[in-house]
Amino acid sequence: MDDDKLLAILESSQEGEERGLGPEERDPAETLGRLSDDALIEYMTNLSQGARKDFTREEYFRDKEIKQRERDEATRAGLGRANAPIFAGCTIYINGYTKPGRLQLHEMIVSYGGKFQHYLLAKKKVTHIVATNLPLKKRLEFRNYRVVRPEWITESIEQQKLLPWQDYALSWDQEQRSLQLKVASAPVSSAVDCKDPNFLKTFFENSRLHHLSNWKADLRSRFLSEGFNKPSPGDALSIFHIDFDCFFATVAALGCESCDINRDPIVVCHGSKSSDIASCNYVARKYGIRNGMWVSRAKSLLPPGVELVSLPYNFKEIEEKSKIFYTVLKEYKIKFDLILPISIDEAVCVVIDHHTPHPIDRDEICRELRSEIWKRTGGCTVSIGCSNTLVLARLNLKIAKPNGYHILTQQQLVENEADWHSYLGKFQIDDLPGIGYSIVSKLRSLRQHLNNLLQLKQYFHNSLPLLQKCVGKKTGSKILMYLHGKDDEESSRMIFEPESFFARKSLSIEINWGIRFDTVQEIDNFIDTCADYLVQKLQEMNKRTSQITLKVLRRCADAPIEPPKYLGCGECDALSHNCRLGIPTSELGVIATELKSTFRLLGCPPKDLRGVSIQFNKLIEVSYDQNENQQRLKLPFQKTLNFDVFDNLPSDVKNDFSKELKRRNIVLTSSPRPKTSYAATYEEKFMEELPTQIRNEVKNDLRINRKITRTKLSELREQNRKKKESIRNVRAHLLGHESLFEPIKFQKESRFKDICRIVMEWFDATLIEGPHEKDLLLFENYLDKLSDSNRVPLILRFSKLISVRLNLKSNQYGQEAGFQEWEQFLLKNVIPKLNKNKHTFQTVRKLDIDFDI
DNA sequence: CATGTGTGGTAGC
DNA sequence: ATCGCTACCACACATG
Repeated sequence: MDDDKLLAILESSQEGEERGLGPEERDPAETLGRLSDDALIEYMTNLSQGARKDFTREEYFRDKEIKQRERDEATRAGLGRANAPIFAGCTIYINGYTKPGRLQLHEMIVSYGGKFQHYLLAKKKVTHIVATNLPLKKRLEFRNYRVVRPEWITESIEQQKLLPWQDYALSWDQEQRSLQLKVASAPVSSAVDCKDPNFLKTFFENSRLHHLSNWKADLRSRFLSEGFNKPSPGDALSIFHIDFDCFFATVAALGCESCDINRDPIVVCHGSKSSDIASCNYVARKYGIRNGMWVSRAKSLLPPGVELVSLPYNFKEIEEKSKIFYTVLKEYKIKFDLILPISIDEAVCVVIDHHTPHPIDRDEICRELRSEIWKRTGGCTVSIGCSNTLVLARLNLKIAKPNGYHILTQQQLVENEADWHSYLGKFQIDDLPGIGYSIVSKLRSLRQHLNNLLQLKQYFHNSLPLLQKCVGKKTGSKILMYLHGKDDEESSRMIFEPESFFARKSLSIEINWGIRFDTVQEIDNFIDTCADYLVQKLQEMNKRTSQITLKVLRRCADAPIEPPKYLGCGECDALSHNCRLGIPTSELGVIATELKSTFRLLGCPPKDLRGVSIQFNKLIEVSYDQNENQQRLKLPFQKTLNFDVFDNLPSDVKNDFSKELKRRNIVLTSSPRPKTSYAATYEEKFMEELPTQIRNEVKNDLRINRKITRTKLSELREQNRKKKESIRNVRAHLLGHESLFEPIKFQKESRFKDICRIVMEWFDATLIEGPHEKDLLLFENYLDKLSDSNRVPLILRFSKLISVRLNLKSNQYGQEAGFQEWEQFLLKNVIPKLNKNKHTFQTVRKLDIDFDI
């Protein structure tokens, strides 16, 4: 189901009014407002059953086609400079989801001389069908047609000539063929250009941090699905913190015949200069090389004559070794009560002391585990820190590394103050878990030469308030606990409440490398790809989200366009914005629309974008609650749909709806009035597809509508009628019709369509030298009026219009001053207006002022 | 004071 | 060349 069809339905509801229905039918809402919910459903059913039957399928479509043709002609006429009529003689139909989207393709086809067919009614007229993939049924249906991929359109325009459609024919076994192509070309081309649709995939395949995060998530979910014994607070515990020594480097070295991990300085990385070192062995560390350092810096640390050995990642082998590691832990003769996954190569194993008949031999456990892992992995060493608190197990691990183990309990350590102090003296402050660069520098700002934990303890002298003032309330008390060898509440959760600790509460991705875009359209496409990736995961988890956040990295004003790191993000400002969806969803359409709209709110110039992050914040389990739809039916905004029009749609269109509902996993209860359910859900879907900002506006309008229809005082009736008319007027604007009431004029035109045409002519004429400042002011003034009278959706349409056009012209005019001025104008003057009228009370007030006269 | 938002920090190699 | 992820907590501040 696409926007065009949605619009078609709603437009046909408008047409119904134009066809001169009686006042009663014209506005069912007036009657509906006074009825109870049950009576309402009854009423709707009657309404739809009593609807006119003479509205045939052919009439409906012919009417639509004529209107569409007119619109296309207008668009074409609106082009100042005629584009080459590349698609002259072609009548093109678009099937299903495509990239670029249907609207963009439509625009391209029409502006380059082609005809666009909205419906496949008259198949004979259609010369080409555009699709990216087809369900089996459609394959049969289209088997005698020229079915092409969307690239046929875009590349024909790029090359300014009609390319042979055969080269873009959609192979029925598209998936297989593209797979073959990928396999064949994988070693040669890695999509390093973020505009490439495969960029995300190749990037993730090669990103160590992505792998680490993904592995961790997998391990956590596996942990939750397996059994464990939960200790109670107060239980005596033996905690083994087990961790591979320079894991990636060891694995890489094992796969490298010619190198010796005990002799050569080895690093794992992709490149040779600004590439991050994922892991380095202890030989390299001897020279001061560290994980995370750039290769160029590492090289500079080596004395002359010593060569750095750079090895590539071997993610597959890493997974294999890790699998062995966790298997050894699981199969060990002493059953661990908990095997807590920390990372791909790191786990915390817990024995509840009273669960074993005899006191366990911790020394033996450490030795046996280490040798078993070494044997089974073919030469990987792990180190083990053992204690009875998490923090001390971790600190002991630090001492144990590399290739050793260390066992000391809290009692042993803290009993003797002198021993405890000398122990603390061995550690840096950021050796404490959860304490990093930033907190250390906060502490240092209070006292410069804090180097080890002993100094930290002595300086703060158990003065909690001072510490808390410096680093924050929780962090302060956490540090103080650590300085007594105890775990704070938050870290203890891992042991005592593992279910909640390891449960997933959010889902996100983030890409801060290789991001270089020119236009909003390209970014939209990228956001689509990301949203698709995330939604797929969300659906696999059987969850929905009700709040999403978009975070963006924008190049700092004074940062160079290209940072020192190749395709890195460089110095950036992070901007983020979250939006609530009202109803939890896992639908790509809703989510992607919302994200793209949110991106515009953040106001980041496309060329300055350096990073993108998308988060699903509030996750809920999908429930097949039978009542869900019942509740939904009670939402007020659903009651204004003209059901008679819906009911008069051709039956195959209605079938499409129901299929679509099924596809989207909307469960319909066996309602006695399924038509009503479909219809009600249907408008709701339309609403959900709108960005929240606009959705709220519309909802609010409808809410007001309902409120007004409930008013019974007769002296207000006339006033109310006017109000309703004006509200309908707002709705008409949403659909792009001309205003029926108090039209706002621009250049003496008041019809939206005409204004669009003028703006487009103006746009095309000024692409090179740029629009005149005074004209821009006039236009902005018009936009402000739209904004003030609550016609934000119209502004959105202008934004889309301009941005689609910019994209279309970017090849030819991208470098022109005029083009760039328009781009700036769109970003700085048009899009911000979409965010106006944010508060509903304003909307109410404005409606009263504007229309109550 | 309770709640929500945007920002920032940390961990794993 | 190069693959600077991602979940989660804590904080500062705004809002009412």
